[in-house]
Amino acid sequence: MDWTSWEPLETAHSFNNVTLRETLDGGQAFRWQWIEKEHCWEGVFGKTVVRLRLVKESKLELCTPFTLNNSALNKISEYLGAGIDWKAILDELPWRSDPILKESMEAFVGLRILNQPFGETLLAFLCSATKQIPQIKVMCENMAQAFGESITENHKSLPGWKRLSKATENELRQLGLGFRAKNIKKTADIIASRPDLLDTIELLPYSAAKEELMKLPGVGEKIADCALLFGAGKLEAFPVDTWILKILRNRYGLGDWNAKQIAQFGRIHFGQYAGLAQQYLFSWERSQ
DNA sequence: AGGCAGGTGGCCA
DNA sequence: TGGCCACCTGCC
Repeated sequence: MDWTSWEPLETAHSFNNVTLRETLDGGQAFRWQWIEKEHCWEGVFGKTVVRLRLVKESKLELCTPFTLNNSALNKISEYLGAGIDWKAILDELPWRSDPILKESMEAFVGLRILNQPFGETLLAFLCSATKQIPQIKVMCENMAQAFGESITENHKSLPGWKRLSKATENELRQLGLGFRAKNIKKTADIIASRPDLLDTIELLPYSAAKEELMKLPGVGEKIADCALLFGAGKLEAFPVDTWILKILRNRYGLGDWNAKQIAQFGRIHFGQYAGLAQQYLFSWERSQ
């Protein structure tokens, strides 16, 4: 397969090797793999296939299997949040008064939140219940292989909800989805019957969007927040998973707080960009 | 071998 | 509301 030559991709602030990996393959997205031979990351989102690498420590470069036109470049830039002023947003986080947050931000300089296609972000996180990242990646790959559309000779997209609604629960179970198959099937049926539903939800303000998402079977607070944070650019979403529970209980002295209380603390303490703070803490906690 | 894993929904007090 | 448990499956 032919790829274009490597081209620079300008972004407002820089990744390093650790934070590029952490951003692409640290639990926000599940379709990136390290290509050792080429020393780059290869990923699929929507109908886009792209390779990324860092040169001279922090310069980001990309190439694609097709002609790299402006449309493709725009999609990749948007996916990576290249136009967002992350420096200004980071400055709004309460790191001045929060040494734990400050330490995690210093440990992961360049970490950012992806802006993935909304529908497939929801799908990936419907797979995430009580699963580790490598297993979620397997489920996504299985769904792409079984029901996705071919993009290149060796790349397939994740299936759309319409296609998923045509699959049976049993077919989905055979992809290793387990009890998640029932939720995915039921959610697919709802979305397929209301083709504008996800587009509408994505445009709503955070709270209303979350409320609507949680009406879908299998979507609780955590999965709704992940879909909105990683797939709709809603940086105030503060997903509380076992890792966040652990770090806030152990390091913020909230030992006897439950998930709901922790979520409320997070929104108040970290503010309008709580989701970004969450990602730093999440990466930091997982590295310990 | 048994328990646990980026949760959710249902049931019970 | 708040706590407990089943739910698929694979891996340590």
